[in-house]
Amino acid sequence: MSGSPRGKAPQMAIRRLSMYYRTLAALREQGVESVSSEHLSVLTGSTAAQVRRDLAYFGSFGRRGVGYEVHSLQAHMQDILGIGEGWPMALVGVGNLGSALLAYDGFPRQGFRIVEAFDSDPRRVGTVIRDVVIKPMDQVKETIQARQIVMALLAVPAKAAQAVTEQLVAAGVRCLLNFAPVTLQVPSHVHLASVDLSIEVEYLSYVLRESVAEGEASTAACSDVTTVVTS
Amino acid sequence: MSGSPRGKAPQMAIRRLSMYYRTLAALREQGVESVSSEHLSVLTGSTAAQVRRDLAYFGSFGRRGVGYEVHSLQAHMQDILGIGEGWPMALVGVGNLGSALLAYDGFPRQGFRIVEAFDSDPRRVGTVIRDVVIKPMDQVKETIQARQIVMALLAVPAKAAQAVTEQLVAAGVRCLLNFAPVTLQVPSHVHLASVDLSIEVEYLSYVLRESVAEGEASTAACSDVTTVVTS
DNA sequence: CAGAGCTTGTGATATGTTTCACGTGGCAAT
DNA sequence: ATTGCCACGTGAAACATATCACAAGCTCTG
Repeated sequence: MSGSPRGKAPQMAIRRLSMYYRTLAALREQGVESVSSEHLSVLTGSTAAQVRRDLAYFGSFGRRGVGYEVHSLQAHMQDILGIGEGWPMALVGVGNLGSALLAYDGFPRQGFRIVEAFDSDPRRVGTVIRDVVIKPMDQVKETIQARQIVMALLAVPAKAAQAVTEQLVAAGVRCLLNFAPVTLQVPSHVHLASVDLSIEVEYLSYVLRESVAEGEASTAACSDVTTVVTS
Repeated sequence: MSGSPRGKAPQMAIRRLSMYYRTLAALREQGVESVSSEHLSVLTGSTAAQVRRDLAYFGSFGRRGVGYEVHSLQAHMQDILGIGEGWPMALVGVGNLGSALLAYDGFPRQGFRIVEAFDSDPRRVGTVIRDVVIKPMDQVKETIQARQIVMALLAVPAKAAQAVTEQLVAAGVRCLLNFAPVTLQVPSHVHLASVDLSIEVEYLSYVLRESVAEGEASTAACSDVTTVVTS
């Protein structure tokens, strides 16, 4: 039913599917009905061949000589990615970041919704953000099992992350999106993705230093943007 | 001076260096003085060979038969990643997410600091969060050039992202960390990293559906965790 | 209906990354 | 010293991913 994976799609291909999906949604809003791999590649910063290959992992959705029908391709992406299943999510840790996640409208727009939130701080428990009541940690297992929640967002301090993870896994969670800057240990049947701000910033720091180092001779070539303090 | 890149290190290797760095910091706090590639690989969820290869892109930092000296290796990672340069960062967009970024203590702990913040909403301009005064958008160029800021965090709504990006690039920013769910177009001399929550969640949604589909026969094997509502 | 022009889908190829396997150097103990 | 063991660093092999290049199929025109 959900597309036929001939061969296995690389992880990066899956992530690009998300971008195609989002781009297709935007195109549809603009009233565009047809799109070519070339066009999609420009909009997503990929290449035409890459787009076609990514799609080919799951089937053939276009018409030769014509391109892809926006609506239909978007529907296929939605089906493949499992958007629209309406997976309910739980959030653990309602600090600064957790609050931002609760308010993030990108989730509901893509069909995901945070339906439960937990925090260990008694002062936060009981407060309501975006129609979600913050519950104490000792209700994690009970609530998650009752609502059959399989996806959880982890926005707790690094020190608490592993312990909370084990609580969530014990409660039956199958997917974790971790925001804490730690390497979590999870059983093999639990899927883990991480958003690590430090890693991203340090990566940029690295490429910056690298480009500065090798561009020492060619600073003139960058002068159009390096307009810095010409006082 | 900053390590000698024999050959070019894959992007993923750089990201793993960040994890090694962080893990080494933790080990040092625990008073551990020496570590092997095997040990480091367990702590970071990698493999011993991978750790050694990653490090080998930049030099040889260990002693055969012994392992790595924690403090010294951490110092090398710090040098390679450019942590400690104390890059000042600018934040654009001080909504829910932006506020969380301002408060995020992982940045200062790794030597990065948000020193300027901008927002287009007049109600937010002038308010102070964590010692940072929020300035209006029309002061972006002036401020960034004056303080020679080269890294910026972009936490504005998707619709505004491209326009703000161009403003930042014109002001001389060399590195962008984008949180908006859009594909940004930047000149080739500007480095871009993105944190995209929708992509991560959709990726998890995909692997979840995939594992459910192929595990249909072997649900018994997962029954230890799938304790769900056996009513 | 034939032919031109376009764009997909896909073998084949090239590139990039990870893993393997082992030589090398270093430490400790006898 | 010599022996035994250990863990790094690295060429080479295996694997994964991206790119190329073209045959196949569609549409439109004359």
